[in-house]
Amino acid sequence: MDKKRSISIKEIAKLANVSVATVSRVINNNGRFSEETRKKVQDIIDKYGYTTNMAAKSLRMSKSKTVGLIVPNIDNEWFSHLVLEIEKYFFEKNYSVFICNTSQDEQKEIAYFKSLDSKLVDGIMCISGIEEIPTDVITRNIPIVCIDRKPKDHNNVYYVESNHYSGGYLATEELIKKGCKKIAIVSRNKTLSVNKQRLEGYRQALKDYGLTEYKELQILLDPSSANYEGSREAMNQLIKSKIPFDGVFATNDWRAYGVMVALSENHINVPHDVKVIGFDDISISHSCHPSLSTIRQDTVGLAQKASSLLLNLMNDKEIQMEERRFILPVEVIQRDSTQKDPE
Amino acid sequence: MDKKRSISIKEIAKLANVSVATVSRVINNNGRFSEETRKKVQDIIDKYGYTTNMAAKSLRMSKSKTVGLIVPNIDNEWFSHLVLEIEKYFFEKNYSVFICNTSQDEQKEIAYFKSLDSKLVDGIMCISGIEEIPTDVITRNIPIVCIDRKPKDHNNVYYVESNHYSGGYLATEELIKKGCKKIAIVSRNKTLSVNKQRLEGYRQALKDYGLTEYKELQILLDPSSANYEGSREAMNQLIKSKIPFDGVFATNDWRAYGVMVALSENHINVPHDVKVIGFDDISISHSCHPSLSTIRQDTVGLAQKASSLLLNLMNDKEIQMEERRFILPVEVIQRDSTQKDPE
DNA sequence: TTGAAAGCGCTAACAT
DNA sequence: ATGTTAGCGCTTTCAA
Repeated sequence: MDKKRSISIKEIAKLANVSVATVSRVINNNGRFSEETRKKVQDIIDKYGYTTNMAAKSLRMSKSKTVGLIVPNIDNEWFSHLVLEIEKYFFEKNYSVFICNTSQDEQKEIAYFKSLDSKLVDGIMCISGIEEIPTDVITRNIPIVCIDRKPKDHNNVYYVESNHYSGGYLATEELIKKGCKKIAIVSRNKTLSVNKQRLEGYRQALKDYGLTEYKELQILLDPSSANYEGSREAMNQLIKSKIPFDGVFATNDWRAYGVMVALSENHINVPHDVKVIGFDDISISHSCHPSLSTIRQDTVGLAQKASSLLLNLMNDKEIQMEERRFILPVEVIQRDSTQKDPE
Repeated sequence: MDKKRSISIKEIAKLANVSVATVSRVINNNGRFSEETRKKVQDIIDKYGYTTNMAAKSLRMSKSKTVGLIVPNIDNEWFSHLVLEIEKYFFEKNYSVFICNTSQDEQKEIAYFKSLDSKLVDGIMCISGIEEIPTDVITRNIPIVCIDRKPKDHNNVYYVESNHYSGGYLATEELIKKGCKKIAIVSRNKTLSVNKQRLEGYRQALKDYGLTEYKELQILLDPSSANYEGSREAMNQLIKSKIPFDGVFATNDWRAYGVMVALSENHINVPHDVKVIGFDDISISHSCHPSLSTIRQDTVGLAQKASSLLLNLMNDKEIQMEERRFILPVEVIQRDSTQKDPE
């Protein structure tokens, strides 16, 4: 590779016989230059392939055209979808995104916040995770937007989320409408508000339809085993215990899939004997057999709403008070796993 | 949030009654200061919560402690695993990673290279994608490491990959050993070297075992339909066509899963009537039913090898010529989909 | 319409 | 062991 050194504004200025100020104006199209000089400068830029040194620009302007994105696990289809949409949005607006994978590690999250701060990001987006955002390590006054994460109150923190309560309600209602009377829930046992809200929706639906709430049908898995394997095992346990049930609401699709596999292993037919519904509508839900009914979150909507909010905040747009918080609706996706038996 | 303005070295110097040079030395632990001044300076740093302004540092040093990561689709478990490992590696070394999702769009890739260049990244990692790397838009002399992407020759470009040829061979051999005679392949029709190599391995295995190569059993899907849906449809086509076959090698797990679903829809039993093997060992392969045999790539090995190589290059370590290219072995994971019938 | 010059925060060469 | 100073590449104020 030929060592084509990058050219600076100063050098362009010399080559074009103008001052650096003029070159800067041309580059940023800030007016106050003649068409003639514009052309002269532009020719040299094209010829030498000038690219802005963003470090210098950032230093000077205290803006970096960069945002930080905190995500628990990119290695999770639901999160990676979201990340993809956010990244796409900001790419179009000429921003770069630092994707920071915390693996749910609080120390790592704090370290990332420090790093983002020191790299002068113009704003931060947080997906999911705990309430506490380590705002105290941020030394600058930058906006923070959360998705599916209800932050403790701070001036500069905003949030956008799906209506998880409604999702829990709708999921349960779907099972009820298809004839289930004894509905189990398989969720993750943590104070993560998202799961709590889904559980609340489930309970309210039971109440509204006059069904009994069986505590022994509320399976709250440890964070470490709240995955496919864990819920498959838990479901096997439940089946062994002989406690009767005819419907399962799993609070994400992988857990739901674990449930379905466990049922299948025990020769319990879905949807005939037991109906199942999941949450998130990731690819496993429509590709498994029988296909899995689920609650679809508006991924694109969430990503766009959150991104545009952050962008506006970074550009000091006035944000109405009622825009500090957004809750997007979710919808039931009916598939085979909640199909009603023919009468 | 209180507007805690970030403090600069200059201010620290004033507060500690020392020069900026001394403060800088303390911060970077560059020696030539007394324990006494170290303490004095450190106290102020702790008290005011100083954080380095990385834009300034980058500008001064022409190094940013940042790497760019080009990836086709983060929204793909195999890639996201890889990204996760790479990110983890660099986080530990105090580097930040710009994850750039190209969606296989060449223009986007070029735009990203420009942006990374202008943000002074110290190195670039490319996952998969086409041979051509737009090195010409890079104005600085930074190293580039590729994973699963055989780049056109350049001085500063290195690569690490799995042995895809061997993978194709082993997959086919596994089917042959379990008794298959007429083996179909479902792959992606593109000049992507990865798929080409897997196909070559398949052909060589057939040859070595004296099996006929049926052109009509080589299903090369369009890039746009080389996914779960596409291969499910293609397999349905093949079944309808009545061309006999007793084994299928699908060049990734989602395609393999599509094949299995199509077979199941046509009441063809796996592994009794037809055996199936995939590639990548993503979660669907061990959680589907019957579980899917597959070829496992050494994700962690790939990520670490590539990352440490890039790190060494960024720090101007001498790299031996034979280290410019790495090929990691793959292994067969035997599961139910290639189980032999009891005699 | 253009230029001169200051300064963003930092490092490092050189001086002491 | 410590200080002085130049300069990385850029924007912007002020002056012309």
